[in-house]
Amino acid sequence: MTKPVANGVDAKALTAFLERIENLEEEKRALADDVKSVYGEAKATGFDPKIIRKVVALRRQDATKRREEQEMLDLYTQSLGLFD
Amino acid sequence: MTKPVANGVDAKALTAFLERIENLEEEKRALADDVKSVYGEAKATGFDPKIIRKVVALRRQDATKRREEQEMLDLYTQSLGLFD
Amino acid sequence: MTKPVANGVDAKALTAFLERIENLEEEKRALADDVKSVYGEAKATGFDPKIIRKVVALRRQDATKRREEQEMLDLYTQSLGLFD
Amino acid sequence: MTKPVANGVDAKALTAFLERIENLEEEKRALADDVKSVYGEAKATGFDPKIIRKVVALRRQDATKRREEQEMLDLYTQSLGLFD
DNA sequence: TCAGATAAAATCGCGC
DNA sequence: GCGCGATTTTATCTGA
Repeated sequence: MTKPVANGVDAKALTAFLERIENLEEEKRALADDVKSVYGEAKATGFDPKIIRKVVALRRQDATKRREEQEMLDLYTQSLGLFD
Repeated sequence: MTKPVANGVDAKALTAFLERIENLEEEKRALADDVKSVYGEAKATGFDPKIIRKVVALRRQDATKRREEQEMLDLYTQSLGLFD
Repeated sequence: MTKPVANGVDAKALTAFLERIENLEEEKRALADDVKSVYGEAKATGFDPKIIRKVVALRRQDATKRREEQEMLDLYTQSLGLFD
Repeated sequence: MTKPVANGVDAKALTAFLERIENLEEEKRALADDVKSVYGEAKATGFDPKIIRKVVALRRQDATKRREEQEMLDLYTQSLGLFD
């Protein structure tokens, strides 16, 4: 039976947090590998990975830009709300 | 029915690859958010996130080291197998 | 007269590099302060700094997007060049 | 002649602020490039950039610490001055 | 194997 | 003081 609380730190709780974090990061790593695989497949199919990366980047930028423009509008709305 | 192959690029296949990649990256983002949440919980429980990050980094280094040593062993095993 | 090369490291050259780097970073910090001042001025003039930040971000995104699209075109041109 | 004030926002003043900010940030970017160049030089001279970064970080910490201690002293001086 | 580019992590600083 | 966003630094990866 290990001491539940030693040196003022709850080792059990700490370990639980560590494991949750590490599991999540392991899953992330697995997904990153999957992404790499897809690029590999695309390349094998004749696509230039470099170009695909650019397309992905552009589409992400579009999404980001759209979101920012929406936030912009919200800010204006909010500001105008001051006169209500 | 859109042209399956236009300008020498198979738009359908390309789109499929793009979507697979983007879905995977979305999942990665979701996991990253989860990790952040766990750090938030840990902080609320009284742990210092900064220290937890250090611990995670240390354990990851250990794990990496162990993995590399294992790969080393595998290489040796493999090499020795050549003489079987 | 300090030794120009001790322990295999050229302390004089190292120091020179350090100072160049530190001077440049000091200049960066000064510019960052200037930026902050401008936001302060803008706020004092009645502008919402938050909105200005968004506008700056959007304009930067535009520039980035344009650049990326150009790189995209270059990539295609390059790819097509393979058939030359 | 464009309207100086439309929709309640002074477009001219806004533009002026935007340009000041963007110019400053452009200068920052230029300095960042310079820093990168110096690291490149250092590397070409045989120094490990990674180590140089560590040294720079350490010296910055020292400087910060020294500054804080000075502020501490100033506070004391100031406090003592109250009794003058 | 290394340089350059890309993406991830950590740190910093601001505004709320 | 805390979360959040931006910046900076570290690590990974790809291509030469």
